Amino acid sequence: MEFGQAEESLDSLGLMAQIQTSCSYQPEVPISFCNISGSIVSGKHDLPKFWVNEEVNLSEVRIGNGNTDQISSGKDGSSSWWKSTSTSLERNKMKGRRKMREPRFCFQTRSDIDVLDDGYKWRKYGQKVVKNSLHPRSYYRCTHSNCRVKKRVERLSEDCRMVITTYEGRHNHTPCDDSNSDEQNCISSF
DNA sequence: CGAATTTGACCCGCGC
DNA sequence: GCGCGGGTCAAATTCG
Repeated sequence: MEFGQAEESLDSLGLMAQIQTSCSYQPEVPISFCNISGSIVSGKHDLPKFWVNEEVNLSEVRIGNGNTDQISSGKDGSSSWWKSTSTSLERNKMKGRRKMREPRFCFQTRSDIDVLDDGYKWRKYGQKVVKNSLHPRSYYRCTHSNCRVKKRVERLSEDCRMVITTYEGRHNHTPCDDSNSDEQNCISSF
């Protein structure tokens, strides 16, 4: 199965179109998640489930056999993150960051690698040990200028091969050309 | 030597 | 009001 099918499923739910066409996220979207069975990239990953969620409707996400993934938002509405212009004043702008809303979707894969090659370039900006999880959660941001897409990567404590990837925001550019996998093509649709 | 990662500190929201 | 937990920053370190 390809993400294209996932797109169709999401589109049939009226969600994908919204994400693809709207930069101003509509919190009224009633869909909290959807699971699609199949394989993201044959061989590398299996048992993927992914869902689109919106933090107002979904403070936590049930994964597989009752595992709980705490979804809390982290959002700064500030400008380019990699520029070292952050002062204590700038930091004040982070106020209310967790109130920001971004289109977001998660998917769960069984994989030996933490970071899926989705065609975009990511820079790690943090790692945190989270409660109720044996494994640290990693935080990545897209390195493209003016692109504020973030993703979190963590492994399930029950099954260290299960990887939860949460994307937040939408890319405002195309993936770089150094990767040309199917996965890239599919995920880039988001 | 520049880019990427690591990691401890800091900040903020939320529950009690 | 306070403490906890999650998210981000940024200096130090590592890597290519």
